[in-house]
Amino acid sequence: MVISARVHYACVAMLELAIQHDDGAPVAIREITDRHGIPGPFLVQILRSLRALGWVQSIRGSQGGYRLSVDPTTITLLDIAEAIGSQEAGCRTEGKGTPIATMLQEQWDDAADASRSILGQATLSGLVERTQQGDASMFYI
Amino acid sequence: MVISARVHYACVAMLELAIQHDDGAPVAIREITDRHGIPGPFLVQILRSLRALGWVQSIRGSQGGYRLSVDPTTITLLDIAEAIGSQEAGCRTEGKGTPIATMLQEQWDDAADASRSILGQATLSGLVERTQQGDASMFYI
DNA sequence: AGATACTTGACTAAAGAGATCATATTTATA
DNA sequence: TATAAATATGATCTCTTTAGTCAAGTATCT
Repeated sequence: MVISARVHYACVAMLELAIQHDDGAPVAIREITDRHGIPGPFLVQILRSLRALGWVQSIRGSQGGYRLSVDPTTITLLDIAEAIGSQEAGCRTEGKGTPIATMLQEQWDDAADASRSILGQATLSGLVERTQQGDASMFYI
Repeated sequence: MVISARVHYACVAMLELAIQHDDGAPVAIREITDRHGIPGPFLVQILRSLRALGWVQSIRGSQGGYRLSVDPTTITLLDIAEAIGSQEAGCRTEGKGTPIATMLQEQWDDAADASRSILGQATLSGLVERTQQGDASMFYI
């Protein structure tokens, strides 16, 4: 479960789109890159991947941008990390199937599963709710 | 928590030394590389790091080899992974401290902590016991 | 003396991460 | 119908890390 910049940016983008999911207007790349300091052309690449997954929809031309095309309650950070991140989440042992290697592999798998379990519970909609509550609480301090 | 080949090999080596910890005789590199198919010079590199940490002791000359120089009940896979693996376990966000980025970072940290928690419970002695029980059970089938 | 085994430092090849660029193409709107 | 605002696409590039290699040296047992 390696969280690369690519994965992180993909999650940021999905969350931004989830926040504005109810608005009809699409969100321009510029809006996201400006807000988060993400290199523009890099985010373009990432959004292409997200579109290929069918998770976002692009609208070309003036006033164009991106829109979430899935239900934000069904997508988790785990989904994004596994789809965008490098394949092979675990560690390839490959050597020989010695008892030690086998048992170690189980430990690596257990550790990876523990991470996955956390990220698999974090839905886009859940996180959006959290950020908005977090924002609101700032006014009460 | 990236488990590279380097970390995996380091754990294999530490476990091999832990198994033969009670014997007086040191373990030769060849013994470990032959058993696990690890590239010899690579394991040498790794053992150097382990020695620098004070976890193993080397005996030069004929009949030489390596010996564990710490109590195997006190070292966990987490210790090895963090010492041998690349520094910076988590994900550096760096961008801007937007609410979304901050909250995402918390999720990455939570996920990493979950992994660390698993690996932090796996002591060398505990794992040695497990492998030996695993081996023993093969005779009962 | 000779075989065995560790020591040390430098070096290399391949892969992945993180972009960056130039050149289309599409569409709203003035 | 221009034109500006956006996305589309494919190629390319640099840097770092990972994994592994090599050569020459030193210590110790028998």
